[in-house]
Amino acid sequence: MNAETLKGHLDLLLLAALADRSAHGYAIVEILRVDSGGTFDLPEGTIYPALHRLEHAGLLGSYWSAETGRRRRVYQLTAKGQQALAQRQQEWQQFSRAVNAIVGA
Amino acid sequence: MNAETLKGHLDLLLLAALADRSAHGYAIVEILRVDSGGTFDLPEGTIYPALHRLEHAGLLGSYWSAETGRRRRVYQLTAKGQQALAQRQQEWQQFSRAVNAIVGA
DNA sequence: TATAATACATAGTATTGCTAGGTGTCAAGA
DNA sequence: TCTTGACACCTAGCAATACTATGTATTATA
Repeated sequence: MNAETLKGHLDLLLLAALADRSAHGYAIVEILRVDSGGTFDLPEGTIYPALHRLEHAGLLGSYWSAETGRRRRVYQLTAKGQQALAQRQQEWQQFSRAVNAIVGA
Repeated sequence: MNAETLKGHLDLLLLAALADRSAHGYAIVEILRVDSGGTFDLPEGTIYPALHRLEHAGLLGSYWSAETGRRRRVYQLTAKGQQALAQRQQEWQQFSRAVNAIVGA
């Protein structure tokens, strides 16, 4: 998988991963890897700045969890994040259809 | 359509557009716009550097056409470009399936 | 005759995911 | 006990790429 392929679609993946559950960064990496059948195996240097960016944009909220001694920052969708997810999903559908129209012609 | 969405997928589109015909840059823009139903409306500052890059990489060949008084650089797939197209198509299928697995979960 | 469409080109910009390196906790095995 | 690996977070700097803005020139159209 090329490094540039993901560009512009990572936000969609993160928002979608948090659509029906809250999770911390390391767990999100696991979710994306498993649910994608191993296609997405994101390095931490990708995931953490992206989560910060989304939180800064108001699409995610977070809190520190200290259930175990290990600190975890747990992220969840905000209302704005849910709207953004819906929009990104539509954009993905449109993009995907358009690419298939070119490639599958 | 977000500016970043296309990143990493433009090469696939260009190679696919040239899969069954040769065309010059301006015409490729038209092909992509029409075949995508208007989704892809690429500015010239996107298309020309990309074509140069692909030619430099050996995936495209080109020649100047002067049928009309207007100069046109006509591009066509090389053998290497055809192989690259096949690979990019597979990568797209995999990527697309993986995203749908996350989003449509 | 002026405007728009056709057709090419490139310098500079902004965004973004990745590499590489760092800190610290916890469990398991030597 | 010590070491290794998994877990869990963070950031600075890098590389790649599509876009903006701008320029040149030809042809068709109003």
